[in-house]
Amino acid sequence: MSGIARSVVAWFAEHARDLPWRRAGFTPWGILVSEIMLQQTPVARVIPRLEQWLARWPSPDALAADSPAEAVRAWDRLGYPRRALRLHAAAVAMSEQHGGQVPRDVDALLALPGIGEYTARAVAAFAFGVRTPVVDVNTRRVLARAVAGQGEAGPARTRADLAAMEALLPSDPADAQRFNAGAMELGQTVCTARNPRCESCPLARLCAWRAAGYPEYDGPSAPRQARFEGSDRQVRGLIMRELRQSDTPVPAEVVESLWPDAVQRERALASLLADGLALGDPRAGYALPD
DNA sequence: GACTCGTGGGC
DNA sequence: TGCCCAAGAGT
Repeated sequence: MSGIARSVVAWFAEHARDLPWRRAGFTPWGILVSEIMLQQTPVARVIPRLEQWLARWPSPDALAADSPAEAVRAWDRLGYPRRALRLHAAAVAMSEQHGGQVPRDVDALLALPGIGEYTARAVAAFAFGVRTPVVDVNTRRVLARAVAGQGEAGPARTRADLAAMEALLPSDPADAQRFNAGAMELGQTVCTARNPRCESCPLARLCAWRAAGYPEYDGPSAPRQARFEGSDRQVRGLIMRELRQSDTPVPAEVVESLWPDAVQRERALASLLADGLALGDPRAGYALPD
């Protein structure tokens, strides 16, 4: 095992947080749901919603038997509600094509809606112990610093990122799983984007960025998020909140009252209809998808 | 590859 | 206070 992998695995054994999806007996379905919820969403906001979700829908079959509308309602304000829709669709696919089981094969997972390169590998590795590189934004930052000697990871380059992780990944599947999880944990809690705690880092003596004297990053930077205030995303969020709260179709006048700019409002509504997050028309009103 | 897609807590 | 961005995916 490489020195970096060995150090991360040893550190993780001591410092892993006690998170629900790390408990013994947590099901592959639970891990899959947690990974979808954790996409672009902080751990602290996911935990309570995850536990409610799994209590209500303890299996893919259970969710598949309910409506997309209920999934979107239960998603509540976790954000990016398309994830709820896709998770429901994934449950239907698992119910119909995988005997109600979460597939353990990376390619089968990739074929499910809402599951991309990160999530497919995370589920395979953490739910089934498959030896495969798992690379999220935290791991990318750890590798950029410790290995490449750069302060930031820059834009994601999936193939190269996976190859970089693969180069360090222990051959033993159990160690590989610990390294995958440990690298993410290290990036979240120690090797953070701002104010990294290098004095507490198990890789300090191996870190190329530290050895080089913490040079300022000069490469291409990751794209910055567009302003939220006044955006279509804000308008979509307002409309979705109204749809979630209502058991009957929301009249067009109510939608109109949510945002003054008609052009932007109609654009947001049209995008929700196109996404399948809303159904309806001006006469019947609008509702979540059945 | 660039862009879009929610929400809310931290600094 | 206002800006940052968080276990990404799809187009």
